[in-house]
Amino acid sequence: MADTALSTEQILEAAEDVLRRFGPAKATVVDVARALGVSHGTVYRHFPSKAALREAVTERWLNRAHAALPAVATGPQAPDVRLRLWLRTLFEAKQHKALDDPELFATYTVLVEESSALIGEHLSGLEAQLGLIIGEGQHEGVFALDADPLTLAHAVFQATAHFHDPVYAPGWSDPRAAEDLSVLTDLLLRGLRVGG
Amino acid sequence: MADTALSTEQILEAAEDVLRRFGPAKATVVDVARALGVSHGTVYRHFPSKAALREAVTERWLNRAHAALPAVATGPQAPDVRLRLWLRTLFEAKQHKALDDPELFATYTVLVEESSALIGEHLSGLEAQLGLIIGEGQHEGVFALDADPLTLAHAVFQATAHFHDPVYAPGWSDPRAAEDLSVLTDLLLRGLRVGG
DNA sequence: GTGCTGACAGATATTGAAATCTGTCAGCGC
DNA sequence: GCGCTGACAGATTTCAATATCTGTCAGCAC
Repeated sequence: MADTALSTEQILEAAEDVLRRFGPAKATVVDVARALGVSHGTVYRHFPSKAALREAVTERWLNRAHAALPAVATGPQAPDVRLRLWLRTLFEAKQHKALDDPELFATYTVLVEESSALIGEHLSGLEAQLGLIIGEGQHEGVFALDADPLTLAHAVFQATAHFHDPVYAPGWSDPRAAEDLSVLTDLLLRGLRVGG
Repeated sequence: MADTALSTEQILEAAEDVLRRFGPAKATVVDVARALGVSHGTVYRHFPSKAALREAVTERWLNRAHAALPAVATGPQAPDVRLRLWLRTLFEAKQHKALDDPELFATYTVLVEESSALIGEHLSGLEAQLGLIIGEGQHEGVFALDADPLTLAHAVFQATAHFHDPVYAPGWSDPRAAEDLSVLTDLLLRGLRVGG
């Protein structure tokens, strides 16, 4: 869709605002149009459906939420240190989002669950970052070579679900969570390293 | 409650039946009483509340569902082999329940989520079994001694959430699930073993 | 022409009245 | 006495009427 007097970006901004204020169950396209001072028909000239609009808002949010991770994945530290840092960064980002504004976090959790295609892509992206770190670790001889990096990345990502899957968000306020992640990371890193 | 003309066991049987037929949302105490040919007041002489009745049904079901595990935990195999077998047995038990009768599985998933106290106890029990295996492994010198068995058991149980937490049941029909568990188990066992 | 409007049909959500359910208990029948 | 019943109050659920929303499109305004 080409840019027009009313930009796509403006609509996304308004939609995010409406979602924040009314929640995922109550937010309507009419609300978004009202917030922009246009008729709801106009919104449909920029997005083919309500679902597409919500998905676009979700994608923007996911990208912003995990903006810091790629830099960690390609950072200067040794791969094992970097892997630990990456997992901790991911956890802390989620934890802060969940604890700072639980209602908004719940809203976005609902949105994310709506678009499973988006989830798939996003998780693949995260696993790819893990795969990058693990691949480098293998190349440098820090990690064992008994499986390919993406398979191991998938296993590590699954294993740490408790610390990034929103399903477990209620547990993230428990002070033991950070320590649990540390213990689990120790275990996984010992499993990845050559010689143990 | 002492046994009476109408036994507690009979009520549990009837309640389970009603839940199976009507689902967790529609099943009522009146339905259970009707199935037994008594008034609903009678059910309340055996259980203090609907919640207590449902919880009792759930507990019975959980115990039956995981009846095979303690035998595996105390089996004759070497601890590392046993740990792998235990995790696979747990996964396959859940997988079969979820795939054989998805509707019934959904019903019990709802019931389990209702009684968080029960979940807690049950998970502790499972982690204790894992702890037993890991503790023996440490004693036999197969597993490293850098953390106490229950802490490691907790980490292993968390790490394998994808293969026992009902939240992930939709993924259990994917043929890759079994292999994913195998890869993850390899990784965890390498992390546990001395010398790698 | 280009972008927006607003009326429309069908789908979805809200509402409030009626029905059902939960939990209690006085009293019946064995 | 002992176990069960069934009527009751308050809470919850159901259902159907009503209102709102989604998505389309012919036409207006610039």
